Amino acid sequence: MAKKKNAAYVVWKGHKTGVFDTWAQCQQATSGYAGAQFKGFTSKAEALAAFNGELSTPKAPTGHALTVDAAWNSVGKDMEYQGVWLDTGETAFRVGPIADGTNNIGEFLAIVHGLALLKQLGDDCPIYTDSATAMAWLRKKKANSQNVKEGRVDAKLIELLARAELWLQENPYPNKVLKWHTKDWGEIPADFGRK
RNA sequence: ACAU
DNA sequence: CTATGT
Ligand SMILES: [Mg+2]
Ligand SMILES: [Mg+2]
Repeated sequence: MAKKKNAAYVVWKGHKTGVFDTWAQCQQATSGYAGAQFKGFTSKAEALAAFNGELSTPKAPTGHALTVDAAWNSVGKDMEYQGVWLDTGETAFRVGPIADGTNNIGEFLAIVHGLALLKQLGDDCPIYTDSATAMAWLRKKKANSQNVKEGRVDAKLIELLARAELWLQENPYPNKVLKWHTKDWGEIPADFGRK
């Protein structure tokens, strides 16, 4: 394998940051700097894009994907969730309202419902969620709901959660589950628009 | 603090 | 303002 020569260097963290033309300049900008981050690129255009990519406003994803979201009333404890296709805006599924839930239970069930639907459709597209908590529960295949432990959640929902966790145990899935960056991209399409 |  | 979570 022929090695390509580096034509430019990006320094993200260093004494100075930016795109440099030579390894010597890159060294000057980074040596002795704790936690320096830098990388060489085979073209200046590539380097500029890489440096730029961190500073420019990230663009919301487009294309075929499923977005999910939950809504929950902290006073009445009513919970619902839905899935909306990113590319068409059409509703893929909608569940609830169900009494005595939580925001996080809704966000978690929405993801698993989406995964099951995509599996049934043979669709390997990604799922977007705005919930860091639900993503953590999904990774562990376990809904760590404090309210369930404290007995504040409806029995029917606890059963739904058990089914969701079991589905995750028994069903491999190809879909990526990705974070929707609300701050950069605006509300997720599946949002209920109640805030 | 961050994410809902 | 209240509530659910890492
Ligand atoms: Mg949400
Ligand atoms: Mg929402």
